[in-house]
Amino acid sequence: MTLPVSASGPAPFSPEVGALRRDLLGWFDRAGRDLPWRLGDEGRRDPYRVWVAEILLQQTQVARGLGYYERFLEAFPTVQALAAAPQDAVLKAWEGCGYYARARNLHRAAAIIDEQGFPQDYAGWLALPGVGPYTAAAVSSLALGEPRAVNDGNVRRVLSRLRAEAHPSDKWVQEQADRLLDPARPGAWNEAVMDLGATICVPKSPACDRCPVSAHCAAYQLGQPGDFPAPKARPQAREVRAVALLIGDAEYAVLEKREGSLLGGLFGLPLEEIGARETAADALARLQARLGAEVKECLGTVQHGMTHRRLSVEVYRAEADRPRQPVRGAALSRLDHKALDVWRQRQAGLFGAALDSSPLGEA
DNA sequence: AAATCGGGGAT
DNA sequence: ATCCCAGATTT
Repeated sequence: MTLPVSASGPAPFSPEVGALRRDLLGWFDRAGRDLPWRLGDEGRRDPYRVWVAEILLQQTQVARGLGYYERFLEAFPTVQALAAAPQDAVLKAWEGCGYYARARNLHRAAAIIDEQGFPQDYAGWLALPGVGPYTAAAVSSLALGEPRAVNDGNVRRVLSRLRAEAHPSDKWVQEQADRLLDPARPGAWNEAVMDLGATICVPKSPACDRCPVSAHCAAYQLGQPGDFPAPKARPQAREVRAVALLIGDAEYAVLEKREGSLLGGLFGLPLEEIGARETAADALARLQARLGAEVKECLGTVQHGMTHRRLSVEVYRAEADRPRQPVRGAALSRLDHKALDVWRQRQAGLFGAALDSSPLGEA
């Protein structure tokens, strides 16, 4: 097994790095977060629990991931249980969490692990679907004690400030992280840097007065820690319009399994995007032809934002001689739940109107 | 290197 | 409204 330290030789002795390690790990031992995937001894954590947590937490804040984590582990307590489950059940347990390729890859990897056992080093983890450099470093350091430095959003921000580097490249961050990693406690060091970034060295208004390593921080000495790193330019969200059909009701409806990278594997209302030079009626006609449906009234419009697109969907009630399925058992995106809410609100409105006009409503 | 892939929290 | 979140994969 080849490690980054052996490839470039041991790092030269640096008193500054030693003091930084001591100060941050001392703080971590005192104030580190108590999280449900941190069961077991340091460097020997349960690989299944760590792996699931690392996948779940990709681009997902810890506070929000906690609930999903509990639900997912209850549904699939072991990698064998996960491997044996149908994909629909895995996506149902992932429902609402977003980035559903994570769940599909987790399921694929579970089958490999069920057959071959858990990988025993960084390279083995990296070879699994859905496992990139960050996750391989996290699992191999936390569960195997391997000296691999993680590079995530927290690490990038913390190191950018420590070195006052406003535009840290991914390569630069990894080099700095490799250099600072405490080879005696790699798992704890990785957890410590991420805890610092998540609770003290936060993006806006960092709490430098409570920071255990402010004495080592170049950005702090400059007096402008909040200026590091510089914000990343993000592409503007694309405007998308679509039409969808509700055939049935909020409990039993005609659902289609979505394919492709966007919400792939999830179920949802039959939907057609309105092309650039189209009207809603054009897309509706395609939907009507595809399903053999009779389109009725428009129930309302749903707005849904998804980082890289801004979605506006007109929901129509329709009738068709097609099998409906129970909505409760299927994994749906937030978008489709919003569409079903439109139906529910309309039903509530009609019920209220009926009460108002009913002779019994006065009683 | 840049785009894509969800959804929500914090400000 | 903007930026970000224990990133990975595809283009």
